[in-house]
Parts: sequence; C-alpha cells; structure tokens
Amino acid sequence: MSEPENQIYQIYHQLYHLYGPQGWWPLINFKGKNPRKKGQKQGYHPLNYDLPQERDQIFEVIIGSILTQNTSWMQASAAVDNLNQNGALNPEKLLELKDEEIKSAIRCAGFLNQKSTYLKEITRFFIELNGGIPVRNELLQVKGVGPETADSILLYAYKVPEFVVDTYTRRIFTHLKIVEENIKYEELKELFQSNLAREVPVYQEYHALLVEHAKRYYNKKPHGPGDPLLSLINE
DNA sequence: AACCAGGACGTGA
DNA sequence: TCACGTCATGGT
Repeated sequence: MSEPENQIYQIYHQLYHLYGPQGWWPLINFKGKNPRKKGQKQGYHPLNYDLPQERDQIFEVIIGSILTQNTSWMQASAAVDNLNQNGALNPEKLLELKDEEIKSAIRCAGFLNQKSTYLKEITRFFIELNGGIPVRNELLQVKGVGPETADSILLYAYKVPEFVVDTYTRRIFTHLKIVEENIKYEELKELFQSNLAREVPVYQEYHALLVEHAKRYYNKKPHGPGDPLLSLINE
C-alpha cells in the first residue's frame, strides 16, 4: 500500500528512520523474571505489537499510565518495580495492600497521595470490566484518568487505535508551527488521526518516537534548537 | 541548584 | 469554558 505523503506522515517516517521502532509500552512483567533495573532499556519489545497479552500485563500498563503522569518514566518504572516486589502487579493483590504500603511503593514517582487513590480507582474499574475492553468516555469518568491517560490505556493496554497526545507532541508541533500552542487536546489528536491510517502499530510508534525525539531536542529551554525536522518541514 | 518529568483535578472568574 | 494553583519526588 502506498501511504499518503502528507506532512504528518512525513514526520513519522523521518522519526522512524532516525530512531527505529521503540517497542512501547515497556513491561517488566514480561518473560516472567529479570525485572528491569533502574535506567535499563530492558522491558521494551520493539516490533512486537501483540503485547500486553496476559491480564496482569494489561494491568501493568494501566498502572504505569497513572504513575507516569507528569513524572519521568525512570521514576514511574521504579514505582512499578516496587509494586511488583509486593506482588501488586495484579488487581486483586493491589487492593489488598494498605494505603501506606502503596504510598511507600510509589513514593519515588511523586504525587503519592493522589496517585495511590487513582491507582485504587482504576483498579476497581479494571476488575469491573471483567476482561472487557473499556469505553473511552467511561475511562474518563474514573478519577485520575484524563484524556492522555485514557488514550494511553486504550492504545497501549488494549490496542485500540486512539492517538496519544502529550506535552511533547504539543511542544514539537507548535515549534514546527504546524499548530497553535493553545490547540485543544482533542483537536491535536484529530490532526493525527485524520492524517494517519487507523493502525495501532503506527499510533504506538509515532507517539513513542515523538517522546524520544523530544527528549533529545525539547527537554530544555529554548525548545527545539537543532531539530532536524525543521529542515524537513521547510523544503 | 534550579528546573522539570510520557497530567489531572479543583477552584473561581 | 478557561486560566491558574496544587499535587511530590528525584534525575540532570
């Protein structure tokens, strides 16, 4: 198939060419043993779009999506590791933990008070699903789940093609002058979805690639100097 | 040693 | 609707 050569696609291809497949969402509850150590690139699974598979793996992605809110993945994944040490990468086990146990496990990810509440909320929601796939509007009603987290859960835990927009995405595309800075979440999301084939691997890789790209060129002010995408845009 | 991370919520205008 | 303060820890 020949993909439409719109600008959104061109950027995707360029990023993929630069960084290759990213293998999101990283799992530690994957291949059983060998939990990832701090800072290690282990747990990613490039070119494998079948994960997560097991119930606890799906749950792990959901837990991670809460823990990484406004927090680096390095610290969020450390919290996931700590929960795993308590055997809590399982919904029923997590609910058995005391609040203080959850908080001490996730403390390294910050916002421990609200995130411990959010974790229990989304865990109850997950159990009630009883193996079903959540509806986006219902996810959004869970306390602690906003638009990005809802889309992350759908895209990475359930393989539902919902494009994930984060601050990096907005930052990059406003710097490239493709969108206005105050563009709404749903509008920016629609820009991608209307220009891309509705395919989970594309959505997953694109978002992950944008994060990788932003870490290199947009993680400090001023944002974007030396961004190779600029020359691609202005050709 | 400030700055900020793979956001969301509550409040008041 | 929308701007703004708040939540918290640790890496760089």
